[in-house]
Amino acid sequence: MSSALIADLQARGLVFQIAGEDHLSAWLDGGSRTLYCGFDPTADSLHIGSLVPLLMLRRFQLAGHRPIALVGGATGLIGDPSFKAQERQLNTPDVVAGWVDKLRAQVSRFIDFDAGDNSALVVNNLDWTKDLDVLSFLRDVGKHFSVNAMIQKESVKQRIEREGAGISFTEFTYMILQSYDFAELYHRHGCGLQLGGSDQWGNITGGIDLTRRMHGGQVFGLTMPLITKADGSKFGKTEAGTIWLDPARTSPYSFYQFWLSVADDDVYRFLRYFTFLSVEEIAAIEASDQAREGRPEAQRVLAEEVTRLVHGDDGLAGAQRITESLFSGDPTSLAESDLDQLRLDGLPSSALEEGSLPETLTQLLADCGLASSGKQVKDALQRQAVVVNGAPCGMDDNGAPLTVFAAEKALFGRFHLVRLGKKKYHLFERA
RNA sequence: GGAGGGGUUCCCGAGUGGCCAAAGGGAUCAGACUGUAAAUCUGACGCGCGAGCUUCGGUGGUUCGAAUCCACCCCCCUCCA
Repeated sequence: MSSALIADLQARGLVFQIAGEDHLSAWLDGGSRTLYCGFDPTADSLHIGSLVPLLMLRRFQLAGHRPIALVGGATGLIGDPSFKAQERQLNTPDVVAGWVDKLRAQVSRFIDFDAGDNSALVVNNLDWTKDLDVLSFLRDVGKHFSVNAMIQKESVKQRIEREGAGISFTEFTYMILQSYDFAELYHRHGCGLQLGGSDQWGNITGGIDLTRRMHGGQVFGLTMPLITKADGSKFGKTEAGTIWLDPARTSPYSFYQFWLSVADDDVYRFLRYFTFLSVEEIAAIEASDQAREGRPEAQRVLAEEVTRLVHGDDGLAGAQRITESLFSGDPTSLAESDLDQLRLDGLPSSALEEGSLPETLTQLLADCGLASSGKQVKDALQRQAVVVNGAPCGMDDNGAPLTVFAAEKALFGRFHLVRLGKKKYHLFERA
């Protein structure tokens, strides 16, 4: 049953490397196994870069295994140097502790804690490192590591070899800490497999070696490929920055929009990575898209599936309401209740006070966050790309916000819906 | 502690006294074409509607004028001890 899992993961392109490949399938087939993946707190929320591993834990759980999500309360204090070009700024312990709490909650939504024998677990590696004293650490753990081997790891090579880089002892030691996690989880929970991104290979194999040396245990590692985009730009970033999993940082609407605008060249691959649709179903979607003229269905399916996974049915419904209101038909023909709903669903909005309007549209629209600077608004104005309640504005209107936002032009006497470009909207409600 | 090499606008990276708000590339934004895609073309890309204002690790200095020269300081890298 579980070698079927590995076969499925391979078909999805989710397997990059396996440590112990010859025996992993047999081990998985031998019963319900325990596995883990770590998430370090580097911010108060995970972003979509962590989505593949999170879903991976779930895939294993659905196949009958027991997933452990490890939150790096300890490793987060050190900073993983793997493939990082530069030493990172340390965060203070109380800040990291706050982030740990947030991540714990976030991670928990993807795995099932009420699944009987294979119920999930969330652990924090600070629990077994905070009382570890230096001498014990150096004698019991450090003694198993060869610096010669550590500096050979590809993940730190550029830091060691590259002119202008460098690595502190603190970050260099990260690998040992993470390795110790694996050994500890093996010891405590019989955990025998660690998942991670392809950048984690060095840390994972370190943990495999340490587990063998400390406990004589044979454990496995599996890495997933780095998510790439066909055009070479970085996955997971947009103009607005990172796509976060926290709805307070990236609204379900923006999240949905992100997936909706995935390039054709990436979308079927992303369906395999980010959804639980079977590879056959995905192939069927691809085939029918190819047979169709015009716009493919895949992006819509992808956006629906992933938004539902991360934000639930309600988040998805809200995102779809906004999308349909704004992109199909005339937004100015919306009912008053629809406009209220848009705001509740998370369409960017703010109050508009006629008495305290800035002197220019450039300033008003930059202030509300629709554009990051007045220059962008100016550029849009010059191209008639700013539309207020359906009426395009030009540079001539820039100095007259009172006219553009006149009370008699408001929808239902309350709303001004501003569009900048094709995709960015902001709703003003008169105060 | 010694010797040498560096720190430029989001990133990479040119720039060694005025022609520098600073080449080029990437990323990003907007327009055209489309399918809220890709590719392509056009424009923007420190801030400001504008006059203009503020930048090139920091602080002082030389000069009519400094990212560029000098002094000191901070940080990073390499080698030596």
